[in-house]
Amino acid sequence: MDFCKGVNIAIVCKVFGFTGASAEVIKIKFEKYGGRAEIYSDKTNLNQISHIIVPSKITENALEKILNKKLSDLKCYIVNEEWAYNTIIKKQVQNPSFYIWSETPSQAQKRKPQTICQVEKLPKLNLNFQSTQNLNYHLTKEIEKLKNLYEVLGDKGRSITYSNIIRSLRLLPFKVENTKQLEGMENFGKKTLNKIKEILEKGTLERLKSFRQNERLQVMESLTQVHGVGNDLAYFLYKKGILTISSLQNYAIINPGEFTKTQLIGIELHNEFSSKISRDEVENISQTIKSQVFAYDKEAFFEICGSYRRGRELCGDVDIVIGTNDTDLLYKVVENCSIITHVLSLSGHKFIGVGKIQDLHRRIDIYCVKPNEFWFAVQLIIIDFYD
DNA sequence: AGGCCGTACTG
DNA sequence: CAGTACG
DNA sequence: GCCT
Repeated sequence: MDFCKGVNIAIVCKVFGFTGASAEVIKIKFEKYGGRAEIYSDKTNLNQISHIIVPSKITENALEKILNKKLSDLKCYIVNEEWAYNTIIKKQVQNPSFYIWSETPSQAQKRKPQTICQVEKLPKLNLNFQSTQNLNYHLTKEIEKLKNLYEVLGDKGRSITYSNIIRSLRLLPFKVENTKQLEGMENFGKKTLNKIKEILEKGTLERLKSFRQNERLQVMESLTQVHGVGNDLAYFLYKKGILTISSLQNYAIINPGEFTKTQLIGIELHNEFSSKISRDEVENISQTIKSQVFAYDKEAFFEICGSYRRGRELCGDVDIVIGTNDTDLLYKVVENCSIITHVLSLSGHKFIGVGKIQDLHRRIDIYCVKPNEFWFAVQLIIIDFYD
């Protein structure tokens, strides 16, 4: 399918609440459907661009500053991210004039925002994309271990680099058999290529083995499994001689004052959290929450995402996305939902917490977005981007 | 050398 | 603010 | 560990 053929977009992001991650998802989608896309930078040649995608909330002045150009001099369409979502969702390049900047900003301000896009008409996404089909699992699973260990060590740089490498490998349309195929690619330096070569030849990494023999690393890796325990605390605990999760649990019972509320919950319920959840149970939990949601907003959108949506038989947590205009909905649902037992953190648009419907406590995440962002949020949350 | 995904909550 | 989590 |  290449309905984006001939479309050449530049995405202005990291401003006005429009994140680089969202931009990158748009880029991937457009390229998948035969278009060209790039994140806007000063190297972008605007003469080759057919559509500039800008955050809905951007102002004319800000955009002129970013582009360093008068808008009236531009030859391309200026559209917002919604144009991009709809183009992808409807699998048809949308008429740019329905989207922002087909009018002046002052007109746009007067206009009711919902006229940008008729939410009711948004079709349900056809989730045929296999973001999980990873032709290079043989490489990514080893590099992932490396990444996790560096994360535990607090080496942010390396762990980010490895994340990038893993992402690139996952997106590759072919299986890597030879490091030559990767030469020159961004993020693949000499050392990485050597490591990949090693994996291709031996299946594992020597470096990984030496890490395995490092007691501190082993301990920290295990302790950071607990929700609320990062590498700082893990190191602190290690120095204190707390080497296992069960000794951490005992310690926390005696010294609860040394931990935050969130950490105490994580420590207490860790054993329950580490057991996987069946699809049936995910559905049951979700159903309870769903009826609560609809009690407040009959028009709300509701989808189970996460590993459930990726089709896994056993899920790590329950991941829900709600679309509504009610900014208090999430608070109300959390407050009144009978199965929710703990709140790890809560804001108007994100709940991280715990619920219980059968014998075990389960991790539940709920995201709450505006209806017109709903399907995009669903996509973003299942796409499993930096993981 | 010094940054590195972006966002948001907790304390 | 740092630490942690979430994708 | 990679990039500028």
